[in-house]
Amino acid sequence: MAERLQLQLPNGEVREVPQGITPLELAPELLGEAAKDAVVGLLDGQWVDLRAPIPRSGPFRILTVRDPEAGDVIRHSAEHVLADAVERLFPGTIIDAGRQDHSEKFQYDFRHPRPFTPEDLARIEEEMARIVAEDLPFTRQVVTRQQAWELFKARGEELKLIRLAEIPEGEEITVFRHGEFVDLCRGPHVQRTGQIGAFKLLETSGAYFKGDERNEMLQRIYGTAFATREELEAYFARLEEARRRDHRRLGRELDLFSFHPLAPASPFFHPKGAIVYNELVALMRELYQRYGYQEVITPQLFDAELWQVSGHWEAYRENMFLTEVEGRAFSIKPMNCPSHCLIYKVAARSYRDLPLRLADFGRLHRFERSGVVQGLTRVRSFSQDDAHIFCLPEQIGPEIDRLFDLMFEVYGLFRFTEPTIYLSTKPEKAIGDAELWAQAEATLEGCLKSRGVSYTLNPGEGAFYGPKIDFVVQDAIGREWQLGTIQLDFNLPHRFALTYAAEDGTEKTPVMIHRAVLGSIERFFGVMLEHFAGDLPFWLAPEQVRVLPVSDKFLSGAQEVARRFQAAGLRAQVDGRNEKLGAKIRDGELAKVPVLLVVGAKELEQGTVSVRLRHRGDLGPQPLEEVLRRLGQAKAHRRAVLWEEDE
RNA sequence: GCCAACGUAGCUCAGCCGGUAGAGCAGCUGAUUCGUAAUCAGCAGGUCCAGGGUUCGAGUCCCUGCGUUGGCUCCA
Repeated sequence: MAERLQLQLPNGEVREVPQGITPLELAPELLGEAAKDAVVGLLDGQWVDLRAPIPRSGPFRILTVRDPEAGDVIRHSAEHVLADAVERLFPGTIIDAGRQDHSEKFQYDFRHPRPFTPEDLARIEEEMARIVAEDLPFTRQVVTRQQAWELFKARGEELKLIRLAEIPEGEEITVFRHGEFVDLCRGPHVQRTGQIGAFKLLETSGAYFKGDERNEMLQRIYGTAFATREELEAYFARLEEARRRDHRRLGRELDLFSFHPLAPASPFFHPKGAIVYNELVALMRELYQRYGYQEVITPQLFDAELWQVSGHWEAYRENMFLTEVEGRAFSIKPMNCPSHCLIYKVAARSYRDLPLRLADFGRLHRFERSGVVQGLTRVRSFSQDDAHIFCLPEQIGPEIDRLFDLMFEVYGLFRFTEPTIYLSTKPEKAIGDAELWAQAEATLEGCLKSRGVSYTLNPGEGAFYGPKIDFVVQDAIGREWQLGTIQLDFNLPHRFALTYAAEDGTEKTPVMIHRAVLGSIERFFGVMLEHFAGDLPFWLAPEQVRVLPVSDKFLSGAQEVARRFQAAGLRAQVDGRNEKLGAKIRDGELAKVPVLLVVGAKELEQGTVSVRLRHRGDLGPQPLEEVLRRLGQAKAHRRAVLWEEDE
């Protein structure tokens, strides 16, 4: 065992240091004056608490309050300060634990006789500010299980004793203190509370102990913290940007959809929203033509027996709307797959018929608990760009490959980032033969590899009936959304006793692939609206062109212009209101109409229209025929850019 | 479902300690005929979420329900 460690520093230098040295001891040497700002050590991408011995050789650096990555540690330490403040203000409160992911927020759960009020939060914040001003040093101590037990027993921290008991045998147990406060914690923590430069408590909520609703409910407090006030303000600016893009707000402002209390969590798409919705469906139908899908239309209501056969009755009943007529139990469909199995069974299938790709935009209803519904992203009534592919086992590979083409084509069209791909494999509770699973996982992995796409493995996260590939994209402000999914299913074909006549004349069971590209159209609508901040691409815009007469005198001329665009298949309206041009421009911009056409004496005389593009402004008068041609092309090809200069 | 906050005109919001409801925008009417992000004036618009209670009196206080929003998807 080497006596000394080799640390590669960011400047390339390799520093030899004695075993057992801590980042804090090394800081003056590495950072000089800035040592007082040190927050945490980083050894080969892993945190090393300032007060903990550096465990081994490797690339090493010390983060200071000026490194944005140090924010996680600052928030984690602010979490302890929060718990300290609560204990100071409300003696007898039992503390539970904080949050694991500190990339954005911190939180702490408490056993407290009543919920915290907004007034409590204000007081706690003041107390936290005092603790930060006291600039108390954090200390780290390795303790034995027995010492930890006695410590928290003496402090009456019952929940901590439960947490302690759950720490696996053999793991190092540490406690962190600042001032009078002590917490069972892995760390890492900042040097002193004063390094928490700016913080804010955000909200309170109830939270079940260990996230399990059979446990007692604790009181949770959320907050966030940064090294500087500027970073805290930037955080609130990001929240504000997300609010500005909120699809619920845009949906109301742009008159796209609404909700009504008498149909909770079920959207009403208004005329403009229905245009957008139908354009999304039209896109998929067009692609289905090219990718060899056949669309089907299936019932809404089924005898419960169908769901018994499919297994939904057993596994999914709490999410289904049930009803009864003539003493017979029925359910509104939550998924399309069983219908498609029934269609499969209508005829004797041969291997020559496969792959059979059945697409269905059928409306689905799923009961979502009242507390979990949210705008368009979590609804009870929706439809999907759903399809099921029935194929031979050896067709899985080529089918997946085609699906990748389809997914990438669609996401590219909406200008999302390249998707991140997750491969989820066999979970513990799985059905079907182990050999088929292995084969399916190998096939999926083979497809990913042969396409050269990188992916992340999610071991054990597959569906109970088969492994799956998920597609996650980032939107314009960096938020991640899971859209597409490809799921292999060896279960349902068996349950429905689906067969085909194989080449050798024997009867075999086909494989089923469940897949969606947009996922729920409703959810995609919401995600896309936020991604574009309401500025829909030309081909999707409910109103593509608005013609603005300079005054009433040119109204009939403007109507004639609009008719030309309508005849070319474009969605064009005239703003015929008795308003000044400036007001019509403003309203057109606020309605996010991509193309505004100004028509006055000059234009009518010359056969031109003055083109004003959203986010580009006035292009001046352009020949009417030219504008018709360019916009017609832009729509037909679903172009992102409407007006290339060099055309 | 559970915890908390919220629910006032189509929208955004004000309404103090309980004393009988207000603004801006939108709408309607009229005047103005206008050249690239708001013309002026007038009018109309309310089951203050619903139901119950306290009170001489409730938008305001209490209870119940509904809806919306944020959480409850842990892991010292």
